[in-house]
Amino acid sequence: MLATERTGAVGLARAVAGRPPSVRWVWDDTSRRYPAVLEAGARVERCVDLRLCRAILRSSTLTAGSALARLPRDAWDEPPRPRDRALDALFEVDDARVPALDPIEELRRQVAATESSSAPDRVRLLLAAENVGALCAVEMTVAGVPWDAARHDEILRGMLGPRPASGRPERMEVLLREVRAALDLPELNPDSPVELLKGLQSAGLRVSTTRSGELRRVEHPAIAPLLEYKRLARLLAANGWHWLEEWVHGGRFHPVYVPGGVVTGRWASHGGGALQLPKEVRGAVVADPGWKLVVADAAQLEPRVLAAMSGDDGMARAGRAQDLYAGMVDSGAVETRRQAKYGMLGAIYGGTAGESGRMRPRIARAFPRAMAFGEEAARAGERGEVVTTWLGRSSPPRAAGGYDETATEAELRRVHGDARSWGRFTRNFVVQGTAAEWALCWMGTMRRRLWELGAAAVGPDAPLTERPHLVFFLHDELMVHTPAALAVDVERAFRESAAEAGRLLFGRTPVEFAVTVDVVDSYADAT
DNA sequence: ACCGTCGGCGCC
DNA sequence: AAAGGGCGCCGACGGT
Repeated sequence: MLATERTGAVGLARAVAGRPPSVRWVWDDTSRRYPAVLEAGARVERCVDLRLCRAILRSSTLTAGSALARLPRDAWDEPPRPRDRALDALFEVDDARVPALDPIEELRRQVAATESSSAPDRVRLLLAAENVGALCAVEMTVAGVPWDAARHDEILRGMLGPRPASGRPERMEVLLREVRAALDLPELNPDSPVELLKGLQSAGLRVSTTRSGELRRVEHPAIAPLLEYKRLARLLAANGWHWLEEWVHGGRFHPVYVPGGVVTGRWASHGGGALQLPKEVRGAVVADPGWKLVVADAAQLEPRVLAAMSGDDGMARAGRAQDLYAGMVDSGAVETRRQAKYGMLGAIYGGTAGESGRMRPRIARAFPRAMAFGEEAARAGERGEVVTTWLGRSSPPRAAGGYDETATEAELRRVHGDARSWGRFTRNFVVQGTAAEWALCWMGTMRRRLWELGAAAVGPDAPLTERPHLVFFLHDELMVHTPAALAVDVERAFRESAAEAGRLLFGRTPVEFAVTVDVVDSYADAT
């Protein structure tokens, strides 16, 4: 079914409710269409998000020969208009007044591009994963992460002292007095990096920045209280009482996810820094009474993905262990888990310094195909070529109009950086991007299994938030909020879905995709 | 008052 | 301790 430009939110919700669940809905933008459907109590099982699929098909090397790839840029290539409900309501923004796009024409183009692809099965899977991910993103935003505001307040008071009416919290004031005394600068404002750097230098400290990493290497009585001050200042600014009031309502944190928001295919997020929740505040994520949080983490996902892509059987064998790095030690390639971990950084990120650089020759000897795969992606990038993930998401071209006035700072840095730096980007792109594809397949499989579990155990007509449901996603980690009695079923679903994701991407592969699963009351108790 | 950039740092 | 890819967000700051 087609959600046309003129289908209003209410009409769409009614139409979805009136059709069988197996219908695949085709629309321009899941983040615009789906919230109203969910709020009306309906659910979409499958969809096509034309904008997300266009972005993939437009630049994939697997569909480079298609008519779609040669089409001049048009409105389907534009980023979504920012959603501003207040303004929409004020001006009665009506989608009928948005410049007309023909979804049927676009769908035909996309199907043609997919079917004429050099690897249609992979592209079909990639689009299916991206589409189900878009549904999950909206469902997780609407459901929200269960958040105990009182517990969050306790954490803040424990670290900072009581919330001040104005000015700095007590604990920060004490530390600041120590810093000022140690530097003999009674007026120092440590929140200004420029002033702080000058102050440190005037006191004889040989530092060139105020980064904590650099400060830690200096011996001076001001350093310890300053580092602690910076840690608390960061917590207060990023996840303090102000954050709590702005982002947590009705016992739920509702971050907005942006599928495909990162060039590699990872998700980005808007609002509240959902993908950067510091460990300190995770204790405030607490299951409802009678419910549990099931937290699952794909163990060493990127090395396993690299092993599967490159066909490195030795690394696949090392991954038989629940802990791949421990498996690398057992194989005799390296002596310690730390050496294994940092050695892998060389293959995945291109590190050359420190332990990563020292371990590199040994990793290359023990796991030659994995290392060669990363090297080839890096060389391709250095030559200015585009690289492509396992399922078909391609990297942006290095220059050649690859950016415009909307380019982000990060894009500009990449474009203007040297060839080696671009090579590190493409080396990482294929692994990070394929890991993101695995994660979407894992998530999509979980979504279906959770829905079936809920239908059987809670009731076929139970609303989403009364069933076990996804509430949080962090690149290689998923969280489910579930009635306690079903936690063990959720755990099994997590493990089986991980295996299923591996089969979907790689078919028969010796690589095992291990996940760690914890059933907890609080996120802080997950490993 | 507002806007863009920067330094710094949280997460994977 | 950090090394190396990807992000978002904060306050400070300098400009209008």
